[in-house]
Amino acid sequence: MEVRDLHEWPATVAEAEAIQDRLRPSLDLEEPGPQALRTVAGLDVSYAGDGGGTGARLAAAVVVLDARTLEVVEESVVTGTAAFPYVPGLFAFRELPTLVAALRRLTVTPDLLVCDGYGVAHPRRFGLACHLGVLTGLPTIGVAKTGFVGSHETPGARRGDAGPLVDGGEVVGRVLRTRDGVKPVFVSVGHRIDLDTACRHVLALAPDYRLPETTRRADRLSRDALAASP
DNA sequence: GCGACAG
DNA sequence: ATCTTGTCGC
Repeated sequence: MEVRDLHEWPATVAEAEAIQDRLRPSLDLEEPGPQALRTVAGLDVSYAGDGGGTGARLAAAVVVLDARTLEVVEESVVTGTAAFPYVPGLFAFRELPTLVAALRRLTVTPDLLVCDGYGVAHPRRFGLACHLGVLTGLPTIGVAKTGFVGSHETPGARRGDAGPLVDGGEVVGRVLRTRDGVKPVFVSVGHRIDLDTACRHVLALAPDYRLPETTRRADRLSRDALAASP
């Protein structure tokens, strides 16, 4: 599929923040988004060694599923190196080049991208899911496993129970329980979809486990690719 | 000022 | 993210 060029790459924290600020106006946060999905892609990255700096070896995976059956339609995985040190809020710059390379190898264009991390629930309202949305033009959402920005009440204990994630006085996401009695996930929109629709899709994608099947498949693929590569 | 801090 | 043993539960 087509993905916009990354163009200039930041060398400093200030440059990376400036890029986020410059791209943010391109976000479409008005569309309700796709109500019915034919295909949906999950993205994830695994690392080897060096936990925080630039240059760590990594594998970026994209797995496209049939949204109805959750069966694999296509897989793409690319190995590379971390393109930026880990800095909370700039996490996307670490793995964006390799993720984009994996997306470009796709022969099908998914109806939705499910990213590992956050969308607008971000210090500058431009997390990984937003960045990938602007680069691909596709609807994107972020599903994170732990908190980052914002505060929330503990949602009910049953699957489907949820509550707002609030930051700076605005609702930036939703804390959503995907399994009875299991720690909830943090859902935020990235591009071209609304929060209700995003949460509906997350629940449909996670019938048996805490995380969406898209994320679980991409996680396994990236992990296996990393272990199999020199 | 001191922590906390997506992966 | 990754480093890691045992352990509780279906």
